[in-house]
Amino acid sequence: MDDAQHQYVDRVATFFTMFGSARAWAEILGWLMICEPAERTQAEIAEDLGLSAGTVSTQLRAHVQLGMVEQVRVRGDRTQRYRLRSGAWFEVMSSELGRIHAMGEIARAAGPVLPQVRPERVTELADLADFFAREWPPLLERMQANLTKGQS
Amino acid sequence: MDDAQHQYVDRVATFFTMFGSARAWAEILGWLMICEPAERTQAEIAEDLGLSAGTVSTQLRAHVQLGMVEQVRVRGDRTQRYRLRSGAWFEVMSSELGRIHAMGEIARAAGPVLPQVRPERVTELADLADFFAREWPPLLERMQANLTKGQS
DNA sequence: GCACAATTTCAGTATTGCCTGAATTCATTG
DNA sequence: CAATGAATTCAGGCAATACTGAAATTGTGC
Repeated sequence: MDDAQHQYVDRVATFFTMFGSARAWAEILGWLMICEPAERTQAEIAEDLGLSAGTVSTQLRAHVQLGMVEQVRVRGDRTQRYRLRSGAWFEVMSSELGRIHAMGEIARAAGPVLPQVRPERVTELADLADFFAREWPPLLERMQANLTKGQS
Repeated sequence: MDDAQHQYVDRVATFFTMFGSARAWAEILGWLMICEPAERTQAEIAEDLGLSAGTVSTQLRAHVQLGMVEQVRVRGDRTQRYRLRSGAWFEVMSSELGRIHAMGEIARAAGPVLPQVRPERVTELADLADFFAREWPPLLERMQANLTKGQS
């Protein structure tokens, strides 16, 4: 891991940390974006980034559960390898749909306490959630079409 | 503030807390969505939610800076009043564009360390950011058209 | 089934960041 | 300009969480 790589990992980590993610989580993400080879063991990641084995285990699991990272099994080698999933970023955008629905739920749950004055404080949120619930799936389709076209 | 209102504030607070926001920040947001009248002073919010004056001051400023809440000056009254901005939720979606550009920057900044193998780990992010940078503005326009239509 | 290495778990420690409460500053009215 | 009340600031306490390091567990290959 040379200076430029270290710098880049730091930049990515700083960026994602701004949104509340753990430092180690973000560093692992940044490193998996640029490391070579793309597949790495937990021990290597720990060594490369100067993190403890425990931290790598925990944060790597978080990445796997989010669908950003996948495990690669190599025959004849007992070590598990991890790498950034192809389509990882797309996955993140797809999962946004769940949060959109949750927003709609929140807005609808306000029924019993809907204010007399300026009820749009709540209804605007409901409209927004409905709008995105409608628009998001076709947007994802266009996005996928756009990406597959670009990689040719 | 009756039981049902308290319950709703708690629900909203729990939801936004999941994304890393401070509890007080989220409670204030939930309360401003349903309180009557819609305009409230810092002292009232502190009293209603059982928060200290300092906390309300700090978190309310955060809301104002994000564009979610606006200050209302009432003539002949020295107390400032605060309320949820009309179009507050729309504002949040608009500001997303800034984060999209930041993502693109991150992807482009990888130039010097672009991996030989599986470079799509980085380029997919760049494509994604470019796609959303293109799609977001028209989406916002459709969204605004949709909302104004609904409120008639 | 055994041995070995990788991974996970977990108790303890460090750190971060929220919240409070009191002192200070600011703004408005008389 | 003085008085009054609201808003802000900030040091300190506290709770939540990230990280470490070592022990326990798991899973391969021989």
